Amino acid sequence: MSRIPPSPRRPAGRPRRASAAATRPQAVALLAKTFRRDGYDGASLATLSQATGLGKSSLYHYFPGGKVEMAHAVLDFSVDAARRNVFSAVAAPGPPAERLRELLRRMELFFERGTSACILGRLSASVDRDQFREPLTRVFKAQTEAIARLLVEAGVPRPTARARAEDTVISLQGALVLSSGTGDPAPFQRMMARLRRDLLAPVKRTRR
Amino acid sequence: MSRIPPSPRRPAGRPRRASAAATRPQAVALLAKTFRRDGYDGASLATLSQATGLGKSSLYHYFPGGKVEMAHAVLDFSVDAARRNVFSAVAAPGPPAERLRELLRRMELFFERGTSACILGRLSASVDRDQFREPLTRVFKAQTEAIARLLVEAGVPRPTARARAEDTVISLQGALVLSSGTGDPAPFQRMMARLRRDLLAPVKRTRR
DNA sequence: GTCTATATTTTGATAGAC
DNA sequence: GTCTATCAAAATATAGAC
Repeated sequence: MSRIPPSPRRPAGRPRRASAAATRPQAVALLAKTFRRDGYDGASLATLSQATGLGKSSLYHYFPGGKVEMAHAVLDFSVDAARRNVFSAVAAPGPPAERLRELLRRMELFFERGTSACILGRLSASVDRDQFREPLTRVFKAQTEAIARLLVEAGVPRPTARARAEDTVISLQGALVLSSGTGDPAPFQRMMARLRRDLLAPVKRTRR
Repeated sequence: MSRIPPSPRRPAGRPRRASAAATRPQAVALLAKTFRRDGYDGASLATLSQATGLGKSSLYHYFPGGKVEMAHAVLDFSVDAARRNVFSAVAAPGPPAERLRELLRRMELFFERGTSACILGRLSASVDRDQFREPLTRVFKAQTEAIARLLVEAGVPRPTARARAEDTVISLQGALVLSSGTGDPAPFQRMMARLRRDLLAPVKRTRR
């Protein structure tokens, strides 16, 4: 009697093997993609192995600390990528208003117009988030300060700039939550449009 | 010879047994707390069993569909709790501006001033989020519409009200992400203060 | 460095006594 | 309804050949 082996549970739309990593940096990039999609708790070593095309032993060769070390490497990698590809617009030459427009444009591309999640949000939601608390705190703060700096340059008073900058980081994370949960990138896109409209709005006089 | 059994790995600060559920609704409330803290992927049956004081078999008696059914029950329960304890302020008697103030006050309490997470965000970040996509979409939309309704009543033009309402839902989720990831409730509290200040701000004339 | 194979623990889930 | 005992599968991780 031939038994039909039960097909392994593989979520639809997840490629068995995206490609194969030949170097550690390549592996980190593929791990990043997987952690962003599945979250830290949701990504298993089997998933990560498939995504990188590396056997588990190879993964442990590159990351002796296992999953936690992989996530830390991914976090470093992603933060660096965001700095180079997005936040570099802050210190670019040109008028502040144009740099802000460019920053927002790159942000939108970085998150694939709302179809990709953010590793910061995923790690923040993990049950082991204490493992990542320090870098997360540092990165959220750095992003806020970078945006605030640009707003100040563009003429926004410093306290307002600080508030709007934190609001931008918060809105980014929140919009990605909604777009991830609903499977609809529209909330992210509308949020980006709102930022473009409001970030440089003149400051209202305080009531007296 | 007496053997010393190895103590099971239990994350610090997680109570072995919060209390004991005698009824299904009580169980759901305790499950909700656990899913909010650990996320869907991060909460194991062992965790959920400890949190409710029920054995796994009892859990399966109440929730034959296992973890997914538990999460759906928790989602229903939490949405109902939010409706009764928070959003009921929208339809209360009194001037709209006061109702809005009350809505925000209750929101802040509901999330324990930023020390508690939201089940919507946690499920949105889960690897099995497709399981919850429809209710999540429905709930995010309902929340947005409720807030928009109140803003319109308070005199905000409908398109602006809609945008500000979605921005409120997004900011709520985003602030909870930051507060969860950094372990610091301050971002949530500052965000709430910003909402109080800005939600009823006069609409800027569009440039022409 | 990568593989196959395996060890060990934990997972989600069930059986069956009470 | 709840428990103890148990299952098969999947989890993280390691051993050792090549």
